[in-house]
This record gives sequence, structure tokens and C-alpha cells, in this order.
Amino acid sequence: MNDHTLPSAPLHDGVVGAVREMIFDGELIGGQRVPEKLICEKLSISRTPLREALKVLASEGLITLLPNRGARIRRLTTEDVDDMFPVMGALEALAGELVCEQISDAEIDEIRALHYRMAACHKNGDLSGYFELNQRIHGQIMAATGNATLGELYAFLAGRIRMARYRANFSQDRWDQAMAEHEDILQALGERDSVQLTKMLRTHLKNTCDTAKSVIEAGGLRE
Amino acid sequence: MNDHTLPSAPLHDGVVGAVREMIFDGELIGGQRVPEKLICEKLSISRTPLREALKVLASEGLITLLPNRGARIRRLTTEDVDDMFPVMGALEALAGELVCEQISDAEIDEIRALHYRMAACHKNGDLSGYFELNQRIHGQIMAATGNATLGELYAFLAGRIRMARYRANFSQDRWDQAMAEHEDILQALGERDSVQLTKMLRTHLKNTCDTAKSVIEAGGLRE
DNA sequence: CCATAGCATTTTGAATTCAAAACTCAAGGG
DNA sequence: CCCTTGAGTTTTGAATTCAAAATGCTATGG
Repeated sequence: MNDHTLPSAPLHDGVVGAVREMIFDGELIGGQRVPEKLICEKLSISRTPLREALKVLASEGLITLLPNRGARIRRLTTEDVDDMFPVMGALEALAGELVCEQISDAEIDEIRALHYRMAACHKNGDLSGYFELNQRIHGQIMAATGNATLGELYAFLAGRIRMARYRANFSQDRWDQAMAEHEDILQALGERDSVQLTKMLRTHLKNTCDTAKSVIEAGGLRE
Repeated sequence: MNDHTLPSAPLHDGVVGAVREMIFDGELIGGQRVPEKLICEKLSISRTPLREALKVLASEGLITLLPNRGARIRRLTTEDVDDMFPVMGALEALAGELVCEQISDAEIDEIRALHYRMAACHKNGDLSGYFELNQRIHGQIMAATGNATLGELYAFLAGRIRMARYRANFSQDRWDQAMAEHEDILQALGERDSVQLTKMLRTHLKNTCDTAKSVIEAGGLRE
């Protein structure tokens, strides 16, 4: 009766996640061919699960599959980011609206805790820790809307933006500014002021997109 | 009859499309197990490309993969639709805004032509022709925004709604109403009146979602 | 010296194979 | 009588195999 059969490890998902991380971490860079054989060896798997994963990543828009010519890491263009900005803006505006209606005190506290940890990373110059927590804060805000679809689409687009690896171009000034924006976001969230929250989220998003675009432009010249 | 023949060139994409159509056509119904072997025979392919396709469809949210227990067609719940409505509303609102700025006269004419063909289907009681054209009109509006990301996300969600097969529950009254809503949409589009367009798109979406939900509720009891 | 045709190698796409897990169903025990 | 048990079958997950396509390399001719 008490059949506590744990769902066995979703093995294939692991590969998708692993390759996705490789892309986000910059181990696989935009425009580059995906070295199928190498990754198989690295993950100690055969080509079958990897190829399944590549199909999924292609549908997420992280890679491009060229028939009989292999897979390439998608190269995000400034036009892509320009397209993404208004869409992410619309999603964040909706999130700002919903989250102020839905969020509990406990959830605010949880986000506040993440925020302070992120502030510590900022203070200590721990950029990767900062980005990790930044990611989680935005995710928690989306989760607190109670709207799974919203969170899913947001994560979908946020993943693509991550490809630009705009963190590489994070000046101290920009970092300080982003941190200040997050202070404002937390403030508005604490007061459940959806108008102000939406406004600050949009400002923050705009700056994030601008930074990403400047990285893309610089990268384009380098090659 | 239902001849799901694939385009020969990129086999795998064809399989994704073919299975997706099977779901939309109601050949594979929510909650049902996906008969792997049967579909392989039907499409005359081996399990490898089918399994790749299933992974992609799972990432689209059309099916659910249970480890070691096969794939099931996702069963859309009313809660899912309630989540989707505000998100699709936000995307359509953005589309209404953008399309009024961007659309050319030629594109309006093209949509108008589709609209009249759809009106003819309505008049003749051709429901499946109506839905096909309805689909294309909404797609063209999204395309005319010039924002590929927006169109992509919209198609993603519209695909899920299609799973509800709400067309089955289309009363003549509802059909007449939907057609009237489309008249208003076309009118607003012709005048590039984004406020009115957004308003009508929202009304139309609300009714579509309500119809879908009523089908889901009815289906839930029957099974 | 360069261009290109022809051959060998590598890479890709998809079928087949193989092991492990789940399901079926009938027999045995409480 | 119902619950458990376990062998046989089916289904699933993933490696391997195989054919076709692309890529690279050499040799030959202009």
C-alpha cells in the first residue's frame, strides 16, 4: 500500500541541464559547433541521450540544428534582445501586478533573505554568487505570483538572455546601479506597491538588456 | 484519410509536427498513454526519432514523460487555463500595441482576405475550416508585429489551449459571437486603433478560454 | 602554381540491439 | 476469499551499429 516508489532519476533531463549549464557558463560559446563526441565523453553517455537533449535545447532556442551539418550554439543578436525586451517587460509587468496581490509575508521574507545574501556578494565582489542569487530572486518573484505558466515563459526568455553572458561586461558602476535597483524592487515588494514595483522591474530589465546588447556588439567586432 | 505523411527531408522535425497534429486533431487524447510502437508503425519510423520528438513535445508541455512509465498526453486543467489567460492577455495586449504601429496596408489586406474566407466557413458551417483560418489570422497578427519572440511565445501557449479541443463545444451562439468579435478585431486593426484592438482581443480571448474551460469541466465528469 | 576531381575519413541521422524496469496473470498461502 | 509472490512478457532507456552525407586530402591536369 505505502508504495513510496521514488521516481527514478530523470536521466535524460540531466543531460539537458548539463549542456544548458555549459552554454550559460560560457563553456560553449555562441556560433560554435557543438562537439558531440567530446560532450559524450565528458558526460560519459552515448550519442542517443545527447542528441535527444540537443533537440530539446533547439526547441528552447539555445542551439540551432543544421541538417547534416550539426548543431551550433545560437548566437544572440541585438535584434533578438530588442524583440525580447518588450515581451519580458510585459511578463514582468503582469508579474508585478499579480505578485502584489498574491505574495505572503513569509515569501517576502524569503526574498528579502536572498536579497541580503546578494548584497553581501556585491559587497565582497563575488560576481558569480551575485548572479546566482539574482537569478533566484527573479525566479522567486515569478513563483510568488502563483502562476506557473508565467514563471515558465519568463524562465524560457531569461535563459536566452543568459546566453549573452553579459555578466562579463559588468562594470562596478553598472553593478552598483543594479544593486540599487534591487533595493527599490525589494522596497516596492515589501509595500506591495504594484505600480512602483512594475516601474522598477522595467528599469532594471532595460538596463540588463542594454548591458547584454553592449556585450553582443563588442563580441561581434572581436570575431 | 488521416494521412500523417511526413516531409522527407528533416525526419525528426516532421515527427514532432506529425505527433503534434495528432494531439491537436484529438487522435491522441488528454491523459492517454502515447502508444510508441503504434505511432512508429503509422509513421514508418523507428523508435529513435519518435523518442526525440517526445522529448521536444514534453518541453512544449503537450505531453508528460514518466520515467520508465512512458509518455502521456497532458491533460489540461481549468487551473492551467486560468494561469494561461492573463499571460496570453499580456502577450496579446503587447501585440495589439505593436501591430498598430508596425502593420502595413498589404498585411492588413492579407488578414482581411483570411477573415472573409473565415466568414464564409462560418456561413457554410465548416467548423474545421473556420478554426484553421482563425488560427492563421491570429498568427498573422502576431507576425505583423515584427516581433519573432512574441509570436513564438504566443504560438507556444496557443498550442496548449488547442489541446482542450474546445471546438467540440462550439455552440452556434458561441460561434456567431466569436465571428462578431473577429469583425470588431478586423475593424480596429483597419483603423490601427490599438486601444480598441487590445480590448477586443481580450474579450475574444476571455471567451475562448471560457469555452475551453467548459469543455475541460465536462470532459472531467465524463471520464 | 592553382583549380578541381576522386578517394578516404569523419560526422551525422536513424535503425537495431540489449539490459533493466514495469506490467500481467496465474498459483500459493494466510 | 483476498492478498502476496514470482515467472514470463512487454515496454522503456540507452548503447551500438549501419548507411548516407559532409569534410578533408591528395593527385592530376591546365
